[in-house]
Amino acid sequence: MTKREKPLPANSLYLLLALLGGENHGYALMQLVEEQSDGAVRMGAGTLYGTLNRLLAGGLIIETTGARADAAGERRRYYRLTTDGDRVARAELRRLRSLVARFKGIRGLEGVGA
Amino acid sequence: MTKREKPLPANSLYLLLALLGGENHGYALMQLVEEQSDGAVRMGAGTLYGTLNRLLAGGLIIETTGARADAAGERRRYYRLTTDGDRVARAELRRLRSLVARFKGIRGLEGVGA
DNA sequence: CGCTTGACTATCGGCTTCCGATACATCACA
DNA sequence: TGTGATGTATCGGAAGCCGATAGTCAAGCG
Repeated sequence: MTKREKPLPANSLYLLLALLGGENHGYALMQLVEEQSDGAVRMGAGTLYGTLNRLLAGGLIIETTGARADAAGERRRYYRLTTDGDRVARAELRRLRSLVARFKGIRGLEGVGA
Repeated sequence: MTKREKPLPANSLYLLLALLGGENHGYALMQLVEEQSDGAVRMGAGTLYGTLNRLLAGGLIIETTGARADAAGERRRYYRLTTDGDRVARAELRRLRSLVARFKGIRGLEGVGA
């Protein structure tokens, strides 16, 4: 058990992280990712939907059929994290956190962002 | 100008980060990366040398010819960050740091690692 | 009304990156 | 002398990335 999980591809992680804030649709996710990375990560449509489908196939997210999806003429497709996806997202975040912490002594990090 | 830099592939980043601690050789880097990621990132030889070569080609690291490399019968090859590599590594670290900070309110992060 | 522009989802093709397998040499230890 | 760790290196296929392209719908505009 506790099958060894291989690290998520970078873009999958960004998407999962963006979904930690609640369900959302593809286009918004694309923008959210860019925003959360201070504009550094620009996910094009190809990457977005490809990754979304992989995530879907891996059971880390699901498409939500209720709630927001009922507004008139909605063509948006909303996604949210599954229990598994949520777990993975948090685990990755923890890992990132601990990685960053490991380098907190390095100088030259104060320039930007905080 | 400051030419738009596309985000580093994950493994390139790990290698750069490992080299922030000072010059080192391939095999040690491989272990260091695993250690620094809490065992999550296991870089095989294929990934290691492929990435190293890409980094070399991109001018982010160079092979050092002096110092440690003179011990008798050394087959190790040492690498260190170039000025550029150092800059990139720190920038990425900053980005990561700010990304992590953005999620500091999320609960469920206290379980492991610290 | 016809045009353009922006929001939105989607696919295809090709390039980059990843990574397991494999290989081979040296050294240490039993 | 054989087994396991250290150490570098390559190959081939799989996975991931991403720009270009395309189509739909709504809104704004002359």
